[in-house]
Amino acid sequence: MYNNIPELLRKEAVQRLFATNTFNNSWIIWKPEIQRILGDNFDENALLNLGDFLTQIFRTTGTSGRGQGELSGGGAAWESLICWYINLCTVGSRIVAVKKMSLVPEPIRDAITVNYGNFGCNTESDITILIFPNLPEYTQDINTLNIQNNQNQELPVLNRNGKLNLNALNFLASRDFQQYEIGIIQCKTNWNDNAQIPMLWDMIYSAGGFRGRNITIGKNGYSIQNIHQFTYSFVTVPSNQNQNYSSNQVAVKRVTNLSGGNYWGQPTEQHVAKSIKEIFTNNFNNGTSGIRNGIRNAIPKFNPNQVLSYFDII
DNA sequence: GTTCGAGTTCACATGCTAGC
DNA sequence: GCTAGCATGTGAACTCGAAC
Repeated sequence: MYNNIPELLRKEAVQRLFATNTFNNSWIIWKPEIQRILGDNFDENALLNLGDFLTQIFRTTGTSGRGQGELSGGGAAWESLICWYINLCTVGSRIVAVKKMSLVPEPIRDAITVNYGNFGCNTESDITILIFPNLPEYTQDINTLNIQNNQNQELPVLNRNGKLNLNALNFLASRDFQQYEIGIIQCKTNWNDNAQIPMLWDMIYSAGGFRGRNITIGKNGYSIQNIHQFTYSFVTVPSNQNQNYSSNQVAVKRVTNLSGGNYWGQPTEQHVAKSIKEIFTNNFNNGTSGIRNGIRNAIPKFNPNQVLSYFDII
């Protein structure tokens, strides 16, 4: 059940989070706090509701004043925590969150590239959500798969290191491109200064570019216009001090109409921001037959030496 | 062809000031 | 009171050449 292509990609994505010093150092503090919030014998609801506490968890690693050391790592740590949480809640589904662009299949990377004249801009994707098609190649055990390219040559699912062969993934993404769904998540720890960034990128993606100004989206024949669904979301802590947000504030208005919505790591506040736990039903519902069922089945596998122990939650 | 290390580039958030 | 914009040092990713 956890030996198919989406699960192999999820494992690689999460393991790469733990490979960075920023996340590893934070995790030493976050893990006991997460375990304290979950309590003993937690269930699927407790795990899903972690989304209401991610701000609280993130702030346990905050320091007073403004240390340059924390400054750089802060944003990366928040992205990593969101990526870890989304993968935790979508385990067993066809939804995978990837922080490293190098793990995103090339056709998907091409599709979300914004071209400014001859310059292929950075796609401004902090986290890329892949919702794989509901096809046997993405749901069956890899040992039962026989993937062949257009020249009838077999493409192994694993490379010689035992990890997911990205060439096979690139081929499948190209072949089934129109059945993929993509979600881009823009993560920012502070809200006020950075709300313009997701607002403007969402405008460009929603407009499909501005051909009169030679601004286009996609390359190599891949475009988000041709995939099944595309969403752009904003997820913030927020880290701004002593700030009471209301629906009339500019920072709130700027992200209100994003195609994927705006979220934060605390309980939903009407007309301001939703809890990150709502993103699954809002944007990624097609990738799962029930988010709670998936988590419930996975809980025993989070134990040490089990197949999902890489989440390091127990 | 592979691995390693040095150098380079980019993205990151807060506290503050200026302007309205 | 609200908003925009700036300066700042560090971590991670990336590039490239040297060594094997």
